[in-house]
Amino acid sequence: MFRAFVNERLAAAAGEIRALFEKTRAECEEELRRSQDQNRRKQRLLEKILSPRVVLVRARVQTPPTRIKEEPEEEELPMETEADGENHHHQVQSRSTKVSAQNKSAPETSATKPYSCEACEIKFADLSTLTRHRRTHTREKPYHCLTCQKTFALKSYLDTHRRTHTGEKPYSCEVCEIKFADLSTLTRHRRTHTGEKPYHCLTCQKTFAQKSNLDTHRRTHTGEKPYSCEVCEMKFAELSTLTTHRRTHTGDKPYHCLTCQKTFARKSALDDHRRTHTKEKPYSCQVCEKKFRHRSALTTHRRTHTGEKPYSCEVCEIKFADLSTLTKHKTTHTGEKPYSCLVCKKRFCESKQEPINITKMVKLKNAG
DNA sequence: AACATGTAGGGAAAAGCCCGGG
DNA sequence: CCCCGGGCTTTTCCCTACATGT
Ligand SMILES: [Zn+2]
Ligand SMILES: [Zn+2]
Ligand SMILES: [Zn+2]
Ligand SMILES: [Zn+2]
Ligand SMILES: [Zn+2]
Repeated sequence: MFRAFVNERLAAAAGEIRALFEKTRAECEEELRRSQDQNRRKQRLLEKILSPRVVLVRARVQTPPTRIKEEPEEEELPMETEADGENHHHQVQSRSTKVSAQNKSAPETSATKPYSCEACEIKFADLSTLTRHRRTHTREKPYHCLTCQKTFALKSYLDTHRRTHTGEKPYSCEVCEIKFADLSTLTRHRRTHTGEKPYHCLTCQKTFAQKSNLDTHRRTHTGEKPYSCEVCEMKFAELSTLTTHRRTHTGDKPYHCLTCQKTFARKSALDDHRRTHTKEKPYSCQVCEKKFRHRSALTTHRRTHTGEKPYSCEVCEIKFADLSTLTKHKTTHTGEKPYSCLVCKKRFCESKQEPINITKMVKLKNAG
């Protein structure tokens, strides 16, 4: 039936994507490679351009900026069209100050970096670095993982990768004892303790510890939704949201309650559900100490203290604190006798063109 | 009238894994 | 070899609106 159709549709879409992907895989990787190379070059250019500027402010005359040769006009990749110009506004440069300080005293010249790559013109201070760098062009990856057949350009990459199979985590946080397989991840994790958040959103002033999280956040301002569902064409700002959305089509419910065998499409739903077995009530009202199993129950409960009534009937404009109460109330407007007196419950057939009666009823209600 | 339970999307925090260069 | 910074991807968690039933 419908479920089957949807699954078929999804499978077909997946097949199309796979076919397309296989066909253009090489080109895509090539393109990705090129854009990465290009970005690296741009990054270097940026460093060169930005750091001399620091010098220029103070010593404009004495250090004319080394002329940077413009690259032979290449097709710009979409992502860098406008990003480059404003990039450095979105993030503070706390992490690369050392580099620019160095550059100030020893600008990159062929004297300090005599080894330049034949493929991309980048210069290096020593030959070993250049040799290592060349592999980014040749794609030479001599180190193989025997477990999963992946290949790596450097032994250190393979060493790190192998830990994904062994589970070894040699780096542990001094503060919270959590262990990591990768030193970079630990370094980044430490920021959660220091509270360092170097990336700022210019639109709302929010700050972020990771750049990618800022990038994602900015979509909430731009409205960009790059991920779209293959079945219903709904669009999403994040892949994870699309992933859970897809389950509404497939009916996939990967989370199982071990107590009653019920299944759920998302973990939070299972967590909520589990509390119906454990009788746990983690949400408590600050006013009356009453406890609730679900957050939404607490939210509606709080209105009994505040008097807030967000739900109003479009017909008679009476307000309610609880949606189900409003829904029930609305039925008094349906049928042949859509209007009922709120005091005596008698029903009337008066049309909407009887505002006087209605306001009277409302007034009566509000007074009582 | 108040609460219980579940569905769904939005958003953020943090970690996983990998790469390049000093 | 170590270390550092950074990139894209994935996981995890929390929030809220809303529907439906008690
Ligand atoms: Zn492997
Ligand atoms: Zn820690
Ligand atoms: Zn923002
Ligand atoms: Zn869909
Ligand atoms: Zn209360």
